[in-house]
Amino acid sequence: MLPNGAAGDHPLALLMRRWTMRSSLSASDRDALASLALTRRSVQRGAYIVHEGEAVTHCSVLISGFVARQKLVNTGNRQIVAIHLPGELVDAQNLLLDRADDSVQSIGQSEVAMIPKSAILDLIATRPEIGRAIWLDTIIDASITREWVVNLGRRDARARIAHLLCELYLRLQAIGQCPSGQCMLPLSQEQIADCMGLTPVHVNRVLQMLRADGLIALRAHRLTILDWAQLTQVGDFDGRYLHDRIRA
Amino acid sequence: MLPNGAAGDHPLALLMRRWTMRSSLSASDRDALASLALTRRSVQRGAYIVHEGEAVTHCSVLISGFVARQKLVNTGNRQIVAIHLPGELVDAQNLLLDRADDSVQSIGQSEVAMIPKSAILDLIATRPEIGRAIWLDTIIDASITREWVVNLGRRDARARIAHLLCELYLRLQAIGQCPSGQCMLPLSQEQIADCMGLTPVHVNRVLQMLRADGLIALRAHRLTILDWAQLTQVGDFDGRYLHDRIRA
DNA sequence: CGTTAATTTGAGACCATTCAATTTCGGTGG
DNA sequence: CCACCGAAATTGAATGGTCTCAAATTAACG
Repeated sequence: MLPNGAAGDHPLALLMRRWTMRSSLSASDRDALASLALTRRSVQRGAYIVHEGEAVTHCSVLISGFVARQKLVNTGNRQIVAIHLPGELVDAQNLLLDRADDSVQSIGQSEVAMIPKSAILDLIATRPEIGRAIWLDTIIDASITREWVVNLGRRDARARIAHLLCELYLRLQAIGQCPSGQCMLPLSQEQIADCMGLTPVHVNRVLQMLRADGLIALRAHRLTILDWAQLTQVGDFDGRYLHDRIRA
Repeated sequence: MLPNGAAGDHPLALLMRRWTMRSSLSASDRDALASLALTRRSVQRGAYIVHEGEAVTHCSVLISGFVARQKLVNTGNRQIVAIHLPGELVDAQNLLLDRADDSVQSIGQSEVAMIPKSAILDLIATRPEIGRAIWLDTIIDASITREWVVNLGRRDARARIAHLLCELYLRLQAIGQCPSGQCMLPLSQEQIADCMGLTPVHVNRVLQMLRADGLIALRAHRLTILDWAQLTQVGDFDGRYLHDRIRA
């Protein structure tokens, strides 16, 4: 089995598969994408791909692994604002912005394909469908971020964590990383806490509740959903906000 | 003085001014925008402009007033995910999505210009700069939403509210609605609570603290910043995430 | 000037935090 | 193969920020 789901031969295979299923990409567009000059880079666990405030010259597509977009507050605490999975652009918004307004950090080991912004912008100029695909990606990312706002603002810890697990499970399923109802979930409890605005201690207690209630199994970075119906109910989860980031 | 800042003659004047200052719009693009067929609509306080889950055929530009984008959770509570000010597209993401994933409700009375999605998409097809401008708007909206995630996740009530007031003050200033250091802020304490994931009762207590500390005056929907330096410090506020939504 | 919405106040309960200390886990070297 | 190590997970007890539920007061509006 493939570790980390580096599916397909081409580094951008997952990205192109997603865009193609959305039916917004011709074969010729695919060829153009496939011949983009890109730098493949292996990123160590905890290493940064983008630094907040820095000028950005490249955009990165995640090939394998998990990465977190995050910001720091003045108390030194961290808030994760997005989790990105393989096949996603980790900083699409930087295409049109000069400076990164958040940092991107690798969770565990990961691989990215770095593409110069200018190369993508040139491609878009002649192939509007590719620009449209990236734009739609930024729109779906924004939809997910808004659901996180709802999560953080109006759901308690139990619902928040259940909701996050539902979301990641569906998004992993969409890229074929949930064989037999299980998926790898390399997030530590501290990282879950930084996603959901909680402390690691409380995340630990809530996860124990979810396990005790028979909703999930989570051990050694392996998540199993034991009762999807109840988990979605606890998390007040309705996956429509994911748009095309669902279903294989 | 103009009520609600309906500046300029054309309904889209504020929008075009913003895009022009960003220097991404030619005079010919402006003319094309100005001759768009649009329906001007007056919206009563509390009325809905977009309903979550519904098919969307038009996009709306806010001409005057304030509107809130929001979602409901299963407890019946509301979370506001964005506040839109005059000159902004209130549902740009619906251009590329079939169904609205949040509702848009008017705060106080407002006016919008409704434009058929097809008209905008046609315009974009021949004038990529306009598509680029809308795309950049969605990107900046997403940046603001991410900052809200940080606010909700990692700041206490006092910092959250201070931060929100700083943001709205700068955004109002950018559209010339802060003569002499004051601005209209038609949000009720309950709506501030729904923005920041708090209860109206607690918002009330925090606002009293901010007033007692001499940071703000807020009465009758009129906000005055008394100590910008301290307010930004309390709110851990750095306006760079607003990108071009700042400065007049 | 009456009616309704919005703001304000108080007291008690609760969810999540803080601060430690302990245990388990995954990886490494002897 | 086992001892060791740092990181992650787990547990406990006390604190605290925010909520809940009323009730009272003030402001907005026709």
